[in-house]
Amino acid sequence: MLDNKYDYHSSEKKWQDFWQEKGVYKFDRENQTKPIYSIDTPPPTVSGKIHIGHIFSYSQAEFVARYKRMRGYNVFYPFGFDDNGLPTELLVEKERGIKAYSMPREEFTNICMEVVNKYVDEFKNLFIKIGNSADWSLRYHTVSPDAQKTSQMSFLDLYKKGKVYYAEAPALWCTKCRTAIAQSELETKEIETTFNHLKFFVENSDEYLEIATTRPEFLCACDCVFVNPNDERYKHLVGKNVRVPLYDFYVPIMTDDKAEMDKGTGAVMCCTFGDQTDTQWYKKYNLEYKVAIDDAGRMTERAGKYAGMKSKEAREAIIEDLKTNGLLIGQDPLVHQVSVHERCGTEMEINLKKQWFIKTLENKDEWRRKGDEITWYPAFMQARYNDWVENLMMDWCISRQKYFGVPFPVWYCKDCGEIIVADNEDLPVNPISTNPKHPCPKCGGTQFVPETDILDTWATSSVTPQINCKWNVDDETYNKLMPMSLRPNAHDIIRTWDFYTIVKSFYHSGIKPWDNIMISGFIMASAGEKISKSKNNAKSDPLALIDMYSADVTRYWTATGSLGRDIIFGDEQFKNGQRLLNKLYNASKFVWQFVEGYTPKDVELLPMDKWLLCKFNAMFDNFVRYFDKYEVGLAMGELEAFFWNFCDNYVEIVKNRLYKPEIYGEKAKESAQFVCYNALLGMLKMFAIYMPHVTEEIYQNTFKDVVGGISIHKLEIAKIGDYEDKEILPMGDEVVAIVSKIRQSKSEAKVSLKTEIENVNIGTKYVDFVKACEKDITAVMSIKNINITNGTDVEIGNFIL
RNA sequence: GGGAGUUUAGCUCAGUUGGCUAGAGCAUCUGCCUUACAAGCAGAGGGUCAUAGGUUCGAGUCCUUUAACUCCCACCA
Repeated sequence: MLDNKYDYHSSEKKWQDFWQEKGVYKFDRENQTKPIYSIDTPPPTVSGKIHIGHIFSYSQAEFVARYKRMRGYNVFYPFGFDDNGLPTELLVEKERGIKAYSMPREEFTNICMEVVNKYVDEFKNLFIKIGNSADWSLRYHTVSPDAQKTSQMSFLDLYKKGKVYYAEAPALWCTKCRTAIAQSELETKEIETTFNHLKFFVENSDEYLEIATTRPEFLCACDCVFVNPNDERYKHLVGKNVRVPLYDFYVPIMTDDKAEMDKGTGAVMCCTFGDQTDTQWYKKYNLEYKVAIDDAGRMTERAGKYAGMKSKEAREAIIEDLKTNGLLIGQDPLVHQVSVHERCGTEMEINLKKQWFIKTLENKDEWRRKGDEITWYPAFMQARYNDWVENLMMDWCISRQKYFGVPFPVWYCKDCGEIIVADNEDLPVNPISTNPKHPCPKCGGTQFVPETDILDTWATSSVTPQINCKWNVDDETYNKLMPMSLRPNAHDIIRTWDFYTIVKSFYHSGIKPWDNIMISGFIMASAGEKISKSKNNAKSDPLALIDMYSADVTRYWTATGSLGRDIIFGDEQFKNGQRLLNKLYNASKFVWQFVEGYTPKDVELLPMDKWLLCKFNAMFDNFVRYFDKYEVGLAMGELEAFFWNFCDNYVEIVKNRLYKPEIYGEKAKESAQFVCYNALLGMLKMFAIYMPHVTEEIYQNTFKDVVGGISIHKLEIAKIGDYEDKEILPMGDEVVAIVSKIRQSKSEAKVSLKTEIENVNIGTKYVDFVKACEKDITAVMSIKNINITNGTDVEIGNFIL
C-alpha cells in the first residue's frame, strides 16, 4: 500500500541510504555474461561550489548509466574528483587568504589536502543527494597515490617514446599565477586600449618610420622592425637601422611576409615576446631574447627607469615620456580581443624558460583520425574538436611552477645536467624527498637537483581512462574495459579534457579512449551569460533546489531540452516536473488499488486495452531509439506524453470497468487489470531512470512483492508482450478523439462532465472498432443511447440536467 | 576573418528518414469539488514555422539567399 501523500524529503534520503547499503549500483567484476558498458565520468574540479550547470551535465550522463543498467549491461560507472593543480591552489589561497610561495611547500600542500577533503565530501554528498548512481567504490582522486602513479607512468611512457621533451622554448605565462600555462587554458577577453603611433628615426637621417603598437612597454625588448617585402613605401629603408624611441639603441629594418601592409602602418616592431608572431620571428631569424617583463609582471632592469613598475603602469609612464619627447605621433582608441588566463583573467605573456612539452603538433592527422573513430553526440560537436586540432599553435606545455599537484618523476644531474627519470616500480615518487637509485648514467655524478615543477592538472585528468581501467596495474581489467564506452562532458572542455585524453591514449596504446562521446550544453543565467562558480552568479544553488523541489524534480529538469544545446535557467520549468512527480504517485496509487493481489494471466483483451499496449510498445521503440543516440530528454518526452495519455484518456475510459465488474463484467475488468498492471510497471521502470526516488518508493510498496528483486533499479525495462499492431493505433486514437469531442461539448455547455447525455450519433471510419468500444464510451461520457455509423461527424444530443 | 549552432504561440521549448488540421508546459480566458490527484480535471483563444527563392504530388523538415542572436577558433601592428 502506498501512503496517501508522498513526502520526498524523507523518501529520498531513505532510498539513497538503501541503495548504498545494498550496493544496488555496483559494477559486477565477476560477471562474465552481461556486456560491459563503461563510462569515463568527468572528475569535477575541486575549486569551489558545484553549481546547477554541473548537476545538469552530470545528470545527463547519469541517465545513460541507469538506462544501460536497465537494458542488461554491467555498467562500470566510476566517479572521480580532480583535486590537484592550479585550480585547487587558487581555491586554497582564496579561502585561507594565503600565498603558496610565502610558505614551505610541504606546509602548503598539507593545507591543500585539508581544504580538498572538505570540498570533496561536500561534492560527494551533493551527488548522492541528487540520486547519482555512480559506484562509489570506484571513486578516484587525481591527487591520490594511485592516480599520481598512473600520471607519472604516463609521463615516463611518453618520455621513453620521445613524445615529451624538456626545452627552452617560448611558453605562455600567467604573471598572476606565476606559472607557464597551455594554449588550451586561454580565453579571450575584449579590452579597450590605444594604438600608439611612434617615431622610429632612421639612423643618420631625419626620416622616421611610423610604427603603431598597443604595447610600448616592450620597446626595451625590441629586436628589429619588419615590413612586408612588397611594401613600396618602405623598400628604400630595408637594411637600414632605426633608433628605438626613449631607449636610443638601434635595430635593423627587415622584411617578412608576416608583416601585413594594411595592418597598422605596415611596419611592425618585433619584441621578445610581445605576441605569438614574435616567437615565430625569434626562431626564424635567431633573434636575441630580451626580457622586458619578469615572472610577476613587473618591468625588468632592461626597462631602465621603469624597472619595477607593473607593465601597465610602465605603459602609461612610457606614453607620457614619448609625448614629452615628441616621439608620439598620435593615439587611436582600440577595442580588441586579448588572450587571458581562464582561471584568473590575467592577460597572458610569453616568456622563455625550460619547460616540459608533450608533442601535439606533429600528429595532427592522427588526432583528427581518432576523432573520426569516435562517435560524437551530437555530431556537430566534432567540428569544435577538429577546429581545435587544426588551430593548434604550440606543443602542450605540461610543467607548472606550482606546488600542489603531481610531481615530475625527474631529477637533473648536478654535474652534467643529464635528465634522470624514476623507474616505473618506484612510482609514485616525489623527487624532492627522494633521490634516484643510480648514479648519473652519463657522468657518474651522485648529486641531483629535483624537478620542483608539478604537472599540469590536465596531464593527470587526461589519463582518467587509464586510472579507471588500471593501465599497467591490471592488464586483464585494462583490456576488458578499454576503450571505454562513453565519455560525457560539457562542450567547454572538448579542447582540454577530450583532446588531451585522445593524445595520451594514442601515445600509450595506439587506440581511441572511448567509442562514444556525449556533449552536453551549458546552463545560462540569461542569454549569453554563463552560470559559473568563479564568477559567482549562480542564481540557484543545487541544494536549495533539491530541498524545494526534490531531487527527482531537479533531475527531471536536467532532462528537458536536447543534447548539446545551452538552456536558460528558469525555475518555472520545475513546475512541470512537480506536476509529473505528483501525477506519477497519484496514478500509481489509484491504479494499484485495482491490481493489488492481481497476478497477470492470459486474457482476451478488449480493443482499447490492446490499443494501449500497442501504444506502449511503439513508445518503447521511440524511447530506445532516442536513448541510443543519448537524447535523454527526447526519450523522456516520449515516455511522458504516453504517461499523460494513459492517465487522462485510458484510465478514465476503463475506470468504470474496474470499479463495477458487476455491470461491465469480470472479463472486462481482468482485461483492464492486465493492462494497468503491465503498463504501470513498464512506465515506472522507465521513469526510474529519471526519477529514481519516487519510483522506488512506489515499487517497494506495490510491485515488489509480486515482481521481486531488491530494487526497481535492478530490473530491466522491456516491451509488454508482443503487442505490435500498428493498425490499431489510429483506431484507439479515434476513440480518444470522440471522447474528447463529447467532453468539449460538455465544457462549452458549462455542465459537469458527469452530466448524462440522451443521445449521441457518431460517424467514424472505424465503425467496427468504435462499436467494440461502445460500452467504454457510454460509460465514461454517461451516454444513454449511442449510434455508430460510417462517417466523420459526432452529433451530441440533449443533456439530462 | 574561419567554423558551428539557433530563429516554431506572449514565455520556455518539442517536432525522427519530407506525409492528414504544426504540438507540450507555463501564462491568459471559460467551466467542472468527477468514488487517484483542486498542488487536480475538462475546454478555449493564441502561430504567414526569421526572410526571399528553389526542389517535390506534398516542405517546419531538403537546397540556395538574406538577416538577427549565441558559441568556438583566429587576429591582438
